[in-house]
Amino acid sequence: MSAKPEPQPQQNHLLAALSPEVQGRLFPYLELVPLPLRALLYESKRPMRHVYFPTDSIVSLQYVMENGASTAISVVGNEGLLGITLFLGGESTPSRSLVQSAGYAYRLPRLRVKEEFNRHGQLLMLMLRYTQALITQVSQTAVCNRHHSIDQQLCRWLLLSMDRLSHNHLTMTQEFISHMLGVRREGVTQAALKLQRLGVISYQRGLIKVLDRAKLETLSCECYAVVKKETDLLLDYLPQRQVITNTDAIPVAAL
Amino acid sequence: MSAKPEPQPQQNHLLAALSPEVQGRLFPYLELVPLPLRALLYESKRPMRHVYFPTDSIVSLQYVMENGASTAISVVGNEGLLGITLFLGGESTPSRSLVQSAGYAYRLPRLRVKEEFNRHGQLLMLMLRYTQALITQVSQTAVCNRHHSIDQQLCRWLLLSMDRLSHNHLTMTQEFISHMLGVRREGVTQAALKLQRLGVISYQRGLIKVLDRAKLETLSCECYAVVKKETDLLLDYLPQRQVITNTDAIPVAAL
DNA sequence: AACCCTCTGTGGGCTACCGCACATTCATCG
DNA sequence: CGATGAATGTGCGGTAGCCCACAGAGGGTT
Repeated sequence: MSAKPEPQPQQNHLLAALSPEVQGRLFPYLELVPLPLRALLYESKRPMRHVYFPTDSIVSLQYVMENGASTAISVVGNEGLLGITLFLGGESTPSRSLVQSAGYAYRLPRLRVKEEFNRHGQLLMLMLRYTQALITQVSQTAVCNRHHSIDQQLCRWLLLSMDRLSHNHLTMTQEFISHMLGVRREGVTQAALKLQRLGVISYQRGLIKVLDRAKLETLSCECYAVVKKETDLLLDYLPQRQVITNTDAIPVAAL
Repeated sequence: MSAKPEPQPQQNHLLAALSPEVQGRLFPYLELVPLPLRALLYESKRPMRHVYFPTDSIVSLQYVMENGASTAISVVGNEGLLGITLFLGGESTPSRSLVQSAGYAYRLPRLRVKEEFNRHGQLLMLMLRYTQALITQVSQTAVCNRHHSIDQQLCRWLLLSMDRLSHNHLTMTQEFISHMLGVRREGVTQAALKLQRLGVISYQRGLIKVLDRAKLETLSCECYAVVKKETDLLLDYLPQRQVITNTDAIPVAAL
C-alpha cells in the first residue's frame, strides 16, 4: 500500500465528465472505499445508501434465483456507476452487486445525490445516459444467454472485463466465471481450454492472461461489439464539457 | 368500428397517474393511433419521434441479431410506455418494438415530452420509475433464458401477456411466440400441447384461450412472479396523486 | 366442391450442456 | 517438506432443444 498511488475520482469516466463547477460541489463528499474481491455492494432487496463510482474495480450485477443459481446481467467498471435504482425511484432491486475484480471506488451518500438531482443538471443527465447503456448491456445478455455457446460467452465476458481494466490479466477462477455466466464450472473449463490451445489466453489457478485480444474478439459473438459500441457512444457523448453547460435544463438528446 | 368505444388515455396507467394539472397540459397533444398486429413502432437504430402509451395493445421489445434470429426482452402494455430511450438521452436503440396484440395507443410528440421534462415534474418521475420496472423485466428475461425450460417460459409469456389484456384469450400463432421467446416453433408446439393436455389452455390456429390461470402460474418459473411484483409496486406507487404534487422537485424515493 | 395456404403435429438424428463422480495439479502453510 | 485444500481436467450417461423433413388439419377462397 505504501507506494501505490491513490485512485483519483477522475479515473471514473462519469465523474471526469462533470464540469468543474459540479465537481467542486460533489467531490468534497466523495468517499474512497476499497472493494475487496467478492464484496457485496448491495444485497438483493436491501436499501441502498450510496452511489458507487468505480475507479479500478469491476462490479457485476447479479440476479440470484430461488434455488441459488445465479447469472450476471452486466459488468460495471470505471465507465459507469452502481446504484441507478436510487435515482430511478426505487429503494432496492432484485439484483445484487458483487465485486468481480478488487480495486477502489468513490461513493456518494444518497442524500448528496438527491440534492444534486434537485438541481436537474449534469449529474442527472449523466446517470440517465448511463442507464441507457446499461439497459443495452442487460438486453444483450438476455440475447446472448439464449443464442450463443459457452465459448462465445466466455469471450464476451473476458472482453467486457478487460475493457474495464488497465492491464491484460484477470484474477478469477473458472468456478467464479461459471457463476457469472450461469453455467457449469466444467463448461467454463472446456471453453477456457480451447482458448488456451488457440493461444488466445493462458491461465493458472485463478490468473487469466489475455495474449491475443484481436482473436478473442473474432471468437466472441456479436453481443460484445453491440455493448461496446453503446458504451463508446456514451463516452463520446460525455467528455465534451463545453457542450454540457446548461445546468437548468436537461439536454435530452435529439428531442 | 361503429359501436366500439374509443380508448381513453386513462386506460394507460401512467397517463392515469398524472395529476389533473399535468394531464391538462399534455392530453391536448395526445394522438390516438391504432396499432395493428405486427406493426413496428420503432425500427432498430431509427430515430424515434414519439413516446407511446398503450391502452389496450401489447408491444414487445425485441432484439434482432445479425443472422435474423430474435428474442423479446420485454412486454409492454397499458402499465407502461414505449420510448424510454428518448428521455434517457439516446436517439435510438439496438432494439425494435413490435406489436404483439393489436389495439390502440396514445402517442406524444418528442418535443412535447421535452417540454414537459424541462419542468422536472411528474412525467419525468413516472418515466424513471417505469424504467426501473422495465430493467427488472429485461434482467429477469436474461435469467429465464439461461435457466428455464421452454415450457416454463411459455407460461411466463402467456401470463405477462394476459396481465396486459382485459380478456382471457390471445391472438398469436405458435410461430409468432417462438420468435418472441427465441426458440423453435416445434418447441412451442410441444410446450403448448402439454398445457392443453393439462387443461390449462386451449387453442386453435392462432387463438389461445387460458382456461386455468392459477395452474398456469404454478407451472411458470419464478421469473413471472418477480416481474409481476415489480410492476405492481410501480402501480402502488403511482396512483396516489395527492402524494405526487410537487412539480418542482423530483421525488426520488427514499433518498 | 375442390383447392390452397397457414397452422399445427410428429419423428429421427445431432449437439451442447447438464449432473455426477473422480483424477490431477499446484500453492500455501504448518 | 509433506499435508491440505483449492483449482483444474476428464469421462460418462442423460436430456433439452436444435435442424430437417414431412404429415395432417382447418379455414378461407373461388
